[in-house]
Amino acid sequence: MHKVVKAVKALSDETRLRILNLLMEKECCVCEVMQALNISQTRASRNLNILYDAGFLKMRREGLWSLYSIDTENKDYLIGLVEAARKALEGHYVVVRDKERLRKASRVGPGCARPHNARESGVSIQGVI
Amino acid sequence: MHKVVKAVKALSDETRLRILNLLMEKECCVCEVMQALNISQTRASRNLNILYDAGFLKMRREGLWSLYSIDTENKDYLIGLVEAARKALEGHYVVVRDKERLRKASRVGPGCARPHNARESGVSIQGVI
DNA sequence: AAACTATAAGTGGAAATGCGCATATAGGAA
DNA sequence: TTCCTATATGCGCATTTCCACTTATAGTTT
Repeated sequence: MHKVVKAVKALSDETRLRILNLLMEKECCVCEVMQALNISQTRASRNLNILYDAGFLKMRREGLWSLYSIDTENKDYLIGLVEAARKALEGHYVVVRDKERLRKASRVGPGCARPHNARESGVSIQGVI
Repeated sequence: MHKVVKAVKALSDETRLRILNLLMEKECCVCEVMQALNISQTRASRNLNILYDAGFLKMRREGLWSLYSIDTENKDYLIGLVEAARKALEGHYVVVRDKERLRKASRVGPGCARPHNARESGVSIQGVI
C-alpha cells in the first residue's frame, strides 16, 4: 500500500508526467530531458530520481551520462499506472511539444549542464568563476 | 494536461485511495466512509470533495445524506486511472480491512457526525455545549 | 597534472497540502 | 418553534513539496 501511494505521488506532478512521456519515446540522459522540457539540470535530475525511486525507471551509466528509461520488467501495478498515464497524456499540446524538442535535443550539444537562465541567454556559467 | 495532473494529484494520497476503493464496492455517504476508514468527518468530507472536484465521483443528495459514487460515465483517462488504482490496491491489507468495516458500517447508526476522538471513547460532543 | 563536462546533492525559502477544531448550513424530528 | 443529525467550510498549524542556487563528485579530454 505504501509503495502504491509512493508511486502515485511520483506521478502527481506535471514535470514528472512530462518526463515519463519522454521516456516512453526513448531512453534519455539528464541533459536530453532538460533540453526537451526546457527546465534546469537540477530539476531534471531530481525529478528523474523521484520516478526512479518510486520504481518506474531503470538507469545505466555510459561514461558521463546517466541514461534513464522506463522499466518494462516491472510490477504489474506500476505498468498499469504508466499505461494509464500514457493514455491520459495522449495528444496534449505540452507533451507533443516536449517530444518535438526531444528530437532536436543533442546528447553532447550546447546547452547541457548549464543553469536554466544561462541557457536562455546563451551564456555558460559553469567554470566561468 | 492540467486536468490530468489534478486527477493524478487527487489519487496521490492514501486516504483518497482508500476512499476510492470503498466506492468501488458501493455508493457511500460521508458517515459510512468515516466509519469504514475510521477517520474524522472533516477528513472524509474534504477528501471526498477533492476526488469529486478531480472528476472521479458523482454525488446525489438524499435527505440529510450526501451519497458519493464513482462516475462510471466519465472521460476515458479517468476510468483508466481508476482501473489502474484498483489493480494496484488489490489485496492490500488496509483496503481489505476498510471493506470489512464498511459492511458493518450503518448509515444511521451511532458514530456518525461525531468528532473522531469522541467516537473512540463513545462520547457525543455535538450539541453538548 | 589541470580543465572541462554531466550529474548529484546540500541548503534555504516560498508555496501547497493535510488535518483538527470550531462553526455554519440545512434537512428531519419532536 | 427548538432540538438533533449529516455534511460542509473557515481558520490555523505542522508538514511536505518544489525549486533555484551552490557545491560536490566523477568521468573525459588535453
